[in-house]
Amino acid sequence: MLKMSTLFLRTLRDDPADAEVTSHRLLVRAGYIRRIAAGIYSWLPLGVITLRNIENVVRQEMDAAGFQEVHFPALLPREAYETTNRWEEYGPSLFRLQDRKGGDYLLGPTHEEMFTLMVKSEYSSYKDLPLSIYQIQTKYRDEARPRSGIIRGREFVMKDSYSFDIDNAGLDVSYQKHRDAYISCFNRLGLKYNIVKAVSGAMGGSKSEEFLAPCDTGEDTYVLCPSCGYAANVEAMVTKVPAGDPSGVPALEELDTPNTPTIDSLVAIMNEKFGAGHSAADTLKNIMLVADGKPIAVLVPGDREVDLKRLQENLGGVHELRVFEEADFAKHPQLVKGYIGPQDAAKSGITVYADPRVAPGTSWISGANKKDRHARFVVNGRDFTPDAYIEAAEVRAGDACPECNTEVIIDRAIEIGHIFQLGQKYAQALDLTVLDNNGKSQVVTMGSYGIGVSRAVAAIAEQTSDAIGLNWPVEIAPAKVHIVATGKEDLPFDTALKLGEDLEAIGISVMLDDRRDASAGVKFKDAELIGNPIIVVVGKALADGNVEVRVRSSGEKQEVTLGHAVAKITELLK
RNA sequence: CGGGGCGUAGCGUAGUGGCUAGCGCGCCUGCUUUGGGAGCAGGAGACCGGGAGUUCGAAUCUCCCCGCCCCGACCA
Repeated sequence: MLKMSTLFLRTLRDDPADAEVTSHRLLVRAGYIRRIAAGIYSWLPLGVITLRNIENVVRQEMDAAGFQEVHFPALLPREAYETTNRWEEYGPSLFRLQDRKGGDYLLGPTHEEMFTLMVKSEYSSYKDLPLSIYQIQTKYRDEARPRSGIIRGREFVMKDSYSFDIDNAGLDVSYQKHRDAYISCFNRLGLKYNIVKAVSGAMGGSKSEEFLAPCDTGEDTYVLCPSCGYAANVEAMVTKVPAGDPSGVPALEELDTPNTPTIDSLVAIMNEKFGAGHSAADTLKNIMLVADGKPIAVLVPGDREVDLKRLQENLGGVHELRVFEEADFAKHPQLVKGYIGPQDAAKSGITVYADPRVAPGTSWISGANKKDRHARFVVNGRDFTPDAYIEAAEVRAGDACPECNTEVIIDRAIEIGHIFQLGQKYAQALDLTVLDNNGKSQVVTMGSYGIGVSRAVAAIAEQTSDAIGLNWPVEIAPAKVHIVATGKEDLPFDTALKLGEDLEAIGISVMLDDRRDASAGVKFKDAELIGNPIIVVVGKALADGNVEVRVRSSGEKQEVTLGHAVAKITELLK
């Protein structure tokens, strides 16, 4: 039983000045966490209990799915990360350190290598597969900008699992098992979430989905179709635009368009010279970028910006992507800034990517590759041909759902889980093979599955808290029942203690506010701030043989006789 | 790394060249109080982020450094 008279806890009356988002503010105020450095937090007793409760839900669901728990060191030698080149590739986000002999070490940001090498050293036959193993581990990433308290820290707790299969059919099964386990897990945690299509990003691999918990402070943006339920991270959103019919479009015509280096100025002069009705959506924006040192051109409709993050994810394997600077234009004199068109791209040898919105057969107003000149009736497939199509344009609310054409909505969320099919990337790099039933060596295929455990504390706090404090779901609250004893006599305190013991005897965890020197008001405020699901007040009503039972989430309160309190509480907790 | 804001007691803050750095919360002692962050009285607690400078005099002005928060870049 957590007794507040001795609990290591100090709640704060004021919001801490360095906390902005709700979860951070309340977790600090209610005494769950304290900041130690940017993105690094200490967990106080209430925080530790809450974190452990979440860990245990995750652990139980993983175990129930037949996955096995292991535990790797957080402190790792450089060698493992060299084999996959990540000592270099991971860049400044990797916490690096040296031992006394000058040997290089790192604090693990993720453990693909460790899992892969571990399986390699133990297993060598297809008969050992499938296998899924997981750990709950503290991870370290030197984030460029830690933010939002516990949501994006530099030290955080993550559950990561990996599946090992002999072939893709097996991987599909393992993936599905994880997906199912995640669903039961997040349901038990009381989180609202969407399962969203994702791009697998820097980790490589194919199929990938994210579990996103919608909330305003989330840093992920995703689209959701209100009609068919299609959901995708904006980076993975697919655009389906039908091909145009160019049959009636006149031949390409070059135009005098003095002083029109921007879309706005171009549209203005078009309306002036060729009649009203032109809009930015009729123009073709030709954005020059440098992808890992190579110049590329990206075509998007003039009324849309290029979403660099989306573009980079879809380019795949590109580490550095930036827009052209003056120096880049200087190296390519044929590119007239403000008047670039794709018509001559074939000659220049620059790869041209088109957003799907620039569909085959569509006709555009584009730059003419000469200063103060544009061209109209520029038809894709007739006057230029993109080298490839790629999702690059920004996604907007109201864009068409690729499945059913309904207008999608856009929302923000916290990423609490990510599952994806890694394929053979790591197995190949680290030479993880097993013998198949023909005695032939086969590269194992892997899946990777993460849950942000410490982040889930924040996500749940974000979704469930209200104006007066935290408000935990039953499974993860530090205690299921918060008993407040009021008054100055011994009776309410003795009664409260007895009630607490009765509850704990049947497995219901209890926090007891047995502070003699705190006023009733202080105790009520603290109980509400701390956020346990049931609050029982043992005080005034005792004169009638009653206690007051309150439900934190609804604010609903009722008096029950002392004799019925345990039954009532048990019922409310169901 | 770019832009913005900030750094004064455990927490929240006032103080923009002048006297002993002020207030609220919290903490300690005593008395009163005890169902919505109680009252009175007394008290402890601050190298004013660090360093250098300007000045008779610096929390306050200047420069450098460190740290924190927000937006962006970045982010399995």
